[in-house]
Parts: sequence; C-alpha cells; structure tokens
Amino acid sequence: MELLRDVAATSLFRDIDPKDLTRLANIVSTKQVEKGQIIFSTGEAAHGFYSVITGKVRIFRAVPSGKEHVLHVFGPGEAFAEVAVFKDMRFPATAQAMEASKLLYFPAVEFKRALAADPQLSLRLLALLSERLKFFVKKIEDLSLKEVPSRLAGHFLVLAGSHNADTFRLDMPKSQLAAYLGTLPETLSRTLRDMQNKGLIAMDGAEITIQDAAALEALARGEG
Amino acid sequence: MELLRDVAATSLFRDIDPKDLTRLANIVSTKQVEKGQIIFSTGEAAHGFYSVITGKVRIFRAVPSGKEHVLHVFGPGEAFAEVAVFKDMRFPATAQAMEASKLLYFPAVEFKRALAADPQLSLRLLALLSERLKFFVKKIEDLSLKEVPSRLAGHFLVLAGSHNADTFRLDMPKSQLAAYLGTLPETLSRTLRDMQNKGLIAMDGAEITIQDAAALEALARGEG
DNA sequence: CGGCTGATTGAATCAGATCAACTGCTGTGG
DNA sequence: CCACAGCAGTTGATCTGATTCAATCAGCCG
Repeated sequence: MELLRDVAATSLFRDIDPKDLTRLANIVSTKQVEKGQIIFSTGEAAHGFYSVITGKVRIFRAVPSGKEHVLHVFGPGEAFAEVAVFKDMRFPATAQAMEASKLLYFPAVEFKRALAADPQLSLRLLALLSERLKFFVKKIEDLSLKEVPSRLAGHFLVLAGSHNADTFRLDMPKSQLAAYLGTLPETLSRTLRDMQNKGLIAMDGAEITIQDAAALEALARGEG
Repeated sequence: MELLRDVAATSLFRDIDPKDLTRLANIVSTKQVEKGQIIFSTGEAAHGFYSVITGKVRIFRAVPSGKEHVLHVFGPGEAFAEVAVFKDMRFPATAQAMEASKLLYFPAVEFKRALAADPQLSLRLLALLSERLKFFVKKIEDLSLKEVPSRLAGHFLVLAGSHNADTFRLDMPKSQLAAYLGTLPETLSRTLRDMQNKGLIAMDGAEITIQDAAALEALARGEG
C-alpha cells in the first residue's frame, strides 16, 4: 500500500517494528498543498502533526511589523510540529509550503496510542526532540553571540558537509536564507559580496563554491 | 527514605506510579555543589542528567570572546540536561551553580530502562522537551525580531505572572539577567532607567514594581 | 578601612537595519 | 516575438540600537 511506503519513508519511523508501521499507516491521511499555502498558523489549535513526502515546507515566526524568522526548512522524510502533540495543543509557529508538496498527517490522539504501545517509538521521538533542542541552542548562540558573517560561514560549512562537496546550490531563495539567518536580504547580499572579495567563496547565482574552508571555519567560530 | 522524597519533588515525576519512583530512587545519587562550581561543560561526554533539590543552576553557552548567553535558570524541582541522555551523549551547554546547591543525578542507562518500562514517564518527558522547544522558539523570536526593551518587558510580565503580583524581586543578578536577555549589563541598566522615566516600572535595587502593565504588554508585543 | 563585585553613567563607535533606487530575470499576454 | 509587469537580488546612503571602552559609584564583607 502506498501509504505504508510513505510512512516508512519518514525518518522518524526508520527501523520501527513493521507491525507499528501498519498501525500508523491506518491512522494517517495525506494532504496535498500548493506553493505558498499556509498549512497552519502560530497559536492555532493543533490536533496532529505532519511529515513531508515530497516538496518543501518552511516553519517560521512573524511579528506584526512584517519581519519573519525561519526556524526550519523541512524536506522529504522529515516530520514537523510533533511538539504540538504533547504541549498545550497549539502550534508554536507557522508552516508554509515553499513549493507544491505532499504531506502526511498524523492525528494526535491516535498517535499517542501508538506511542504507549511501542516504547521504542517514544525513544525515537525523544531523540528527535533532543536534536531539535540542540539545533535551537546553536541558533540562540548564533543570534546572541555571533555576527552575520559568522552565521553565514557556519551555514555554508553545514551545507558543504551535507552535500559532501565544496560546490552546492542554495536550497532556498536568498531572501529566505536571510530570514533563516536572522537578518535581511540587503545584509546577506553585502556579506556574500564581502566573502567573494576576500576569496572565501565563489558565487554564481544560487551556486556557491567554498574556496577557503579553513578561513570559513575560523569565521564560524567567531574569530572573524 | 530521603532520596525518594527528593525524587518525588522533581516536577518531571509528579503523579508517576510510586513503584517507578522507588525504582528511580534506587538509581539516583546526590551531588552537593558550591556557588560558582561548574557542573558540566559544553561538549563534555554525558552519562546522565540532573535535577535541582535546593539552590539554583544556570545553563549557558559561551564563546571564546567571553560573551555568554544564559539559556535557563533552574531552581528546586526542575530537571536539566535530559537532552544529553537521548542525543549523542554530549552536553550542549555549560551548567554552573549560582549558589550552593543540592542536586540529584540520574544515570542515563538506568534511566532509559525506567523509560522503557513506563510509557507514562516517556510521555511526561516528551511534554517537558516540547515545553523547552516552545520556550526556545520564543527566545529565538525575541532575539531576532525584537529589541531589548521589548524582551525586558516580556520578561517582567512573565515574572509578575509567576509571582502573581505586580511587585517582585529579580531572581538573579542584573548582569546575569542581561546575559539571559541576550544583551549587556550596560544596555540593561539604561533600559531600566528609561522604563522608570516613562513610568512603566518602579525599581529599588532588585525589586521591581510594574506600574503600567498595559504599556509593558504593548512593548512586549513589539509595538514600542 | 580598604578591596571586591555588581551596577550605573558617559562618550565613541559599529554592525546591521532602514529607506530608496536600480538591475536583471522570468513569465505572460498582446 | 516583443513589451512589460512583477519579483528577487543588488547597491548606495543614511540612521539607530546596541556594543565597546572607560570611569565612577554603591554596597558588602573580611
């Protein structure tokens, strides 16, 4: 069954007992969203969480003035908004499809039953939330203790690591990258120009090539 | 037994099956730390987590330049560093006693066994981590989208709420509060002066009185 | 009474935001 | 096939919140 395959493709459920996968497949539903569509908004009542089958989703917080901060960008295999299942049933941020996407939806009540039945699944989820926390700790450190060039350097090193190559394409528009790094497109643009001038990177549109990894690492550590 | 009472006093274990409490009491040990003592450091190997019986502990990240950001301040009944149990076994931040404190220590391996045995305990922990995530989301929003006066106003409202009174004492030195809000003592001092001048608060040493809650709320929302 | 720590104030500076203009690309419709 | 609307990105000029550097002050403890 196709649903079962999609559930199994969610990394949260990797290596989970096939019996539990089937149980999960019986409670999920699919949801197709188009580019730009809001999936849920900050503060909205939450009755379940999602995972991405195809496409890309951004999670962000916005303030009345219009400024936004992108907390995460999730792609295929990644779950999001699990938090809402356990805590006060409200989404803590807004989710929007960055392109046409196919999602899975897991209703909270049924999912909690699955959790109670399989302690292994709880441990997986605990590990996932722990990872998210660690990620946020880094974000907080970056925002409060480091400057934009430092954050950008760190981000490039992460991207290079995950692509396993010195050349890669940015996985989102530069305006979104700015909101992800806690700055504005103007500042990002200037920072990119500076990095090119200093020979740290080369850039052609959305394609970045790391030219001086050691210098980027020093910069990321805050020795800029 | 005294240990059992201390374990039961940890809010993470409120309403947990007494049988499991006993099991937990059998695996914990106590640790006495003096003021200023480092309990663990960022990146250090982690083999368990802690909770506070008496005293106060701050969790922070520091960069080489000497700047620090205080992520949490934990008091009696609160657990910390649970994250290290589930994810790659490293402490993601540094913990330091702000005063002489008595702690409980839960070894990870034994604790995981207790988790597997009691699904209820897993759910409690999931809820706790979810709460931490929500807290961090707010911190990230504050740091990237709001200014210092806005963050301080929000903090005062939280304190007033938890004390259920318009007058309260700061629970840490102002220098620490500054590091908690992502700024410096100088900036905090000036911001406090401005708030007094504008009649939003009154201050006498570490004692704060809220005088214009509505204005503080507007400020906290970012309408300042 | 020193001496330490935390807090406050002032002046100078800076990173980044803001405001505004312009470029270049892409897709659409005449 | 071209014209142009619309959006992402870049660049310049300016402004400002916050940091930095420096000095002083207040309280507390041995």
